[in-house]
Amino acid sequence: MSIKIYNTLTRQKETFVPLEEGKVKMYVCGPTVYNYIHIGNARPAIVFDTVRRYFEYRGYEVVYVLNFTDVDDKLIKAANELEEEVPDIADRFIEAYKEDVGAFGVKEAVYHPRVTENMDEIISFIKSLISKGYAYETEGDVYFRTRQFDNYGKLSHQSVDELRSGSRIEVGEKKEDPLDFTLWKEAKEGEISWNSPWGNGRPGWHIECSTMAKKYLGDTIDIHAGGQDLTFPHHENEIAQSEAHNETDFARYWMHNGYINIENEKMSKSLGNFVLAYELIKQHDPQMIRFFMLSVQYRHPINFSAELLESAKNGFERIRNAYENVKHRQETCMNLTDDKEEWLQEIERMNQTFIKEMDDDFNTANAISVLFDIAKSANLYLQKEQTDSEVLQGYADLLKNLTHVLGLEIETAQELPDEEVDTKIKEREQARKDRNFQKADQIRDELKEKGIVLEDTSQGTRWKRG
RNA sequence: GGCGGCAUAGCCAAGUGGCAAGGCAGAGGACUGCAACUCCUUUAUCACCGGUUCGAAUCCGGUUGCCGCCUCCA
Repeated sequence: MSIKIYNTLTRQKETFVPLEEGKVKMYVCGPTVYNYIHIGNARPAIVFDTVRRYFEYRGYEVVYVLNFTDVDDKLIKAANELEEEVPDIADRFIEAYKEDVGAFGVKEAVYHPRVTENMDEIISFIKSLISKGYAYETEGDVYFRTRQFDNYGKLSHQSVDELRSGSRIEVGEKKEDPLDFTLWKEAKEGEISWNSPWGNGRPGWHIECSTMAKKYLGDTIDIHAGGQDLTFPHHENEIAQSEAHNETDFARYWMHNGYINIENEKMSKSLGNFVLAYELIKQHDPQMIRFFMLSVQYRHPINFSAELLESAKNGFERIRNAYENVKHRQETCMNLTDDKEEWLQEIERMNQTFIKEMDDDFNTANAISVLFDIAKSANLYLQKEQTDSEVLQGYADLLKNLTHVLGLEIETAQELPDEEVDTKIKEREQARKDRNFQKADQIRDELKEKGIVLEDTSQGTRWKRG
């Protein structure tokens, strides 16, 4: 079995074949760090982290690179408004980014390159493009000569002429052609800048990714990923730069995630419906948010609303409950069932189904439906009067491993109840034995106010954080 | 104008030729002292019109509606 990926380049699912056996070189376009991230930024972080985790689960080594754009127009604007220096703002929001996506269970990239730390490489990349005739300098700016690159438009499937006729691109006076894009931008008075052969300035937006992908992963990489909106012009321009420069294919598989809408409307500043990740995390379990995002195929749009989050919360709770049910039963299980092989086979069958679904272009929606199947199956097993330890362990491991592949933490933080709570539970159990239900209910209500929910099972009372 | 996507139950969402997954919500039932957890039962002319086929949600043509990109944007 092999993994299939929908490749934007060819507009179809293709069997993934790595450049180097057992290794995946993956570059994901990261954030421009001028503000806190919103949930739209969180989606690619979560989606491609899941892709990475799945590759790792399937035995690949993943060299995962996620860049930070730490200098550009938006950062300079923010610096002016906040009366701070660009590097300070960048540092601050990089930390905020890591904290936010960390809450969603996103692993740290292997490399987190920053534009400002790769200035020499960027400048020499541009110099090389100029010497090859793909770029030209005009009055301190450097532009890429788009028409010079024959395959321009192969990712977004646009021809140069179509782009031009429909374009609203301003004809820059310094450009030879409206389609040409900036590689190096001359600094205005007082702006942060770097010295270059063309004077003081800063890199254009696209050149950083070409340069850093090459530096950390090589001329050709396996997977390049980002939001759907980056397809054009950002990724198209990266291809032009990199392939003109390296004279070989830039990326073999291009992956793009879909948008997030808020209450059926596009998230936009003018509508004022931006949802910042850190604010959302204050109100909701970030793990549940991740679960919610993965419940839809990554290329499809997701709508975001309080109602849908509630639905996701309940669904995720069901899976967590199943796991807790199994764990709880393990304390009192035996080794008596004679049909244990059948159950173990069932467990393995579901494991294989999960893999089959994820192999198909990371179909997390179907993978999650397998988690529900496992939950149901485990709960049914638990209805038996006698259970086998190996089967229970099989369910526990399966649920834990597969949720982990999706970056979900199934084990809720269960600090031990303090002595007072412990005593209350014992007290209540005695009351129930004495059939003093009024007292029992009173204790249960009391604990509920403290956020502790009690559940009576045939194997005794257990509790959890509500 | 160019390129592309989507339309499946009250809601969310899989399914790309063979009796329409799964979840949430609702209803009924079982278990329980009552709850909770859990289990069982229950809800679909797959936007519309043609065509291809033994057979279509799925392929082809058309219609309608919504959305994205072509400009900074995840």
